[in-house]
Amino acid sequence: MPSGGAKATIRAVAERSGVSTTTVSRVIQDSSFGSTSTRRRVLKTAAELGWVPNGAARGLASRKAGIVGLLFPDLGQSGAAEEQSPLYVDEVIRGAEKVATLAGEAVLIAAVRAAPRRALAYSVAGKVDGLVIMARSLSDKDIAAIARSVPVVLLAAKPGRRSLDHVAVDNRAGARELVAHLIEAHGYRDLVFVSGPAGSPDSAERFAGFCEALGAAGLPQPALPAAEGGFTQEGGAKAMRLLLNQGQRARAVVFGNDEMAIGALGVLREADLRVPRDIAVTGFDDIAIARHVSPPLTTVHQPMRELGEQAVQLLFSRLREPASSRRAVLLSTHLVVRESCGCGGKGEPYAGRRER
Amino acid sequence: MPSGGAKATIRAVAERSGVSTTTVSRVIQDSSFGSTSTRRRVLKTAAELGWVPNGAARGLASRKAGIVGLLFPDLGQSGAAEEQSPLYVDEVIRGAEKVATLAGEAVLIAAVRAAPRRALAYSVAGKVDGLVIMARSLSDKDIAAIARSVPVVLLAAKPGRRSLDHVAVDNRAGARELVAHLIEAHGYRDLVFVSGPAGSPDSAERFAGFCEALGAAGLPQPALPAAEGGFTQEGGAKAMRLLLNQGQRARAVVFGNDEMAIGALGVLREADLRVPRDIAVTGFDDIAIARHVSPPLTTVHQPMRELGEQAVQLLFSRLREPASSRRAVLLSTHLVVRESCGCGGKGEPYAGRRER
DNA sequence: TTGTACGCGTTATCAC
DNA sequence: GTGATAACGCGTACAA
Repeated sequence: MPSGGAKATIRAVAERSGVSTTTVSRVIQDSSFGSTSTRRRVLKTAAELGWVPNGAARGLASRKAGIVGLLFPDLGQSGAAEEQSPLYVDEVIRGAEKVATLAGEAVLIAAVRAAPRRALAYSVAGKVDGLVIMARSLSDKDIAAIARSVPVVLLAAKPGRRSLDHVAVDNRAGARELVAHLIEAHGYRDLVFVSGPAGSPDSAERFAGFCEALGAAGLPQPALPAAEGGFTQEGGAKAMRLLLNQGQRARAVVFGNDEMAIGALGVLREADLRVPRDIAVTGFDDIAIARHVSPPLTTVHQPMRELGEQAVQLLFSRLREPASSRRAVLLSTHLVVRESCGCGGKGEPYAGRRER
Repeated sequence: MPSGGAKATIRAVAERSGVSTTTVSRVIQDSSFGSTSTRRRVLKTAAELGWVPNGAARGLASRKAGIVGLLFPDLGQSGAAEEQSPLYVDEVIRGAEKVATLAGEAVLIAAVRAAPRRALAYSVAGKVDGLVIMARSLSDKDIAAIARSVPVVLLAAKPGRRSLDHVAVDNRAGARELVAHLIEAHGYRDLVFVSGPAGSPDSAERFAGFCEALGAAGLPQPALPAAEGGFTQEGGAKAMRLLLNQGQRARAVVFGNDEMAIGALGVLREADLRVPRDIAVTGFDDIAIARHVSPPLTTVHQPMRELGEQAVQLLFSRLREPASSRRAVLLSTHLVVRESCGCGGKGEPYAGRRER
C-alpha cells in the first residue's frame, strides 16, 4: 500500500526532482538518457516516492500493452483427473512464459470456463498485444471476431485452411511411427486404438496415423476407434475393461494418450494379464509419469513446451510484420521406446533410438 | 487484424448507432441497462465493427486493471531438471488462475529471471491490481518497494513477522508427522535428512520438523542435514550415492522432497539395496509421480493448488478492504502412507489413514 | 539536453 | 433513460 495515500505519479516525481515529466519518462525508459546528475536525481526520487509507472496509462499512450495472452480450455470439468498429471497445458504455459518473458513481455493466462465464456475471452483480448488460443477453448466464430481486433495464433487446432497463424504437432506422423514399430519390430498384427474425447483434433489425427500405418502394412483399417477413453486415466481404465469384457484379445492396444494407457495398466494388472507379454500397451505425449510406471511406457514424445514457445514466437513475428502472409508451424514428435511395447530390458527387437 | 485499418473505438460504435459513448459504455458493462432497442442496436454495431474495448483505456479510467499478477522464481536455471516434473509452480499457477478467472480477473504470470530481474517485476507491478510473489523470486527490498504501490501477498516465504499478507504450508508439522510415523510405526531409530538448496525456507522448515520428531522420541538431533540434494532428482541421486559411499547405513532416509527421493530410488536399485526392506525412503510434496514409482513413495501431501487459490483469495480480500490488518494463512499437510516407508501391501504396521 | 502541450480510449460525474 | 465533459497517467511530437 502506498504510504501517504494517493499513489505517486510521474508528475509528482517530476516536480519533486525539479524536472519535467518528459525527462522522467525518458530516464526510466532509456538507460542512457540525460546528464548523470539528472538521472540520479530522478531515479532517487522515484525510489523515494515508491513510484511504479502505471501500466494502463503507458499502454494507452504507447498503444502497446507489453502483454501476450494465452487462452486455454478449462480442464477441470473432465473431473478429478486434472489433479493427476503434469498437464499438457502447464507445459505450454511454461514455454510461452519463457519466450515472452525473455522478450520483456508478460503473459496473461485464462482458462475459458463455461459460464462467462465469451465475456472473459473478449476482456482478455482487450488487454493484450496478441493472443495464443488453444484448440477447443473458443468457437470458430468467437475466434474470428477476436482476430479482427488483435493478432491471434492458434495452437493445436485442427489442421485446415484457416486464415490464422497456427502451430501444431504432427500427431499423425507420430502415431504412424509408433504403430509401424509395433508391426515391424514386434510382428503384432492385431491392434486396436482407444481414442480421446469426441471432438478432439489431436485424437482424430492420431487415429488417422494409426490407420495409415495399418494400411501401409497391408492390414485392415478400422472405421472407428475400438473405444473412447476421454484422455483420462479413469476413462482409459474403463475402456480397457470394456475391451476385455467384449472378449477383445488384441495383441496391442494403442492409447490416444499416456494417461489412458496408465489407467489401463492398472486394469490389466488386476486382470492378471502381463504387459507386454500378454498384451502390449502404448501411450502418446510422454508425460513425466510415463517412464516411472511399470512397465515403463512406450510412447510418442510431444514437444509441449516447444509448442508454447513457438506459438509466442509466431505471435511476435506477426506483431513485427502485421502484413506478412499467414504461417503454419508443424512440430515433429519422436518415438520413445521403453518396455510396454515388448522391447525388453536390454536391446531387444528394436534396433533404433532408445531412451538414453 | 482489423479489417479496415484502424481499430474500432467506442466512439465509432456510438456514432454508428446514434447514441453517446456513455450509453455504449453502459450497455456493455451493465447487462440490464437502457431500453431494449438501444441495447440491441449498440450490441449489433459493436459486433459489426468488431469492437473490443481497450483494456488500457478501461484500466486507466476505472483505476482497475482486472488483472492479478503472479511472480515466481525461474526454475530453469537449476538445470534440465525442470523438464521432469509436474512442478509445484504449475499447480500454484493453476490454483491462482482458477480463483482469479472465476472472479472475472485474468492472471499475469512471469518468472523472475536473472537478467532484468527487477525491471520485469516492476513492469508487472504496474500492470496489475495486486501481486502474489512466490518465495525466492525477489529480494526483500524489492518486495517492500513494490508493496508500496500495489497490494502484495507472499507465497511460501519464510515465516516470520513481516508486514505483508502471506500464505504458506505447514512444512514443519508435515515433516514431524512423517518422521513420527517412521519412528513409532516402524521402530526406526537411525534416520537421516537430505535437504534442498541452501537458502530454501521450505527445506529448512522440513528439517526443523524432522529434528523435532527425533527430539520428541528421545533420539539425538543432528545439527545439519546429512546431505544436500538441491530438490532435483539428479541431486537426490547424488546425495544418496554420497551417503552410501560414506558408509552411512541409516535405516531410513527422509528426503526434503519427492524428486530427490525418486532420484535416490534409482541409485538404491543399482546398489542392490531393497526399499523398504534394507532401507526406507520418504519424500515430501506428493507429486503425481510419487504413487507410480516402485515402491510407491510414502510422502507428505502438500496442497499446492490450494496454495495458489488461497493466495489470490487473500489478495482479493485485501483489495476489498485495504485497511484491514495483515493476515497469514497456514495450510496443513497430511501424511500419505504408501510403501517406501515399510508399510506393506495391505494394512501392515500403520493403522491410520492410508491412501484410498 | 530539456520542457510544453496534446492525445491515447474509456469511465465517472453531473446534468437533463 | 440519456448525453456532455472532465479526468485517468503517461508518451511523444514539437519547440526551445
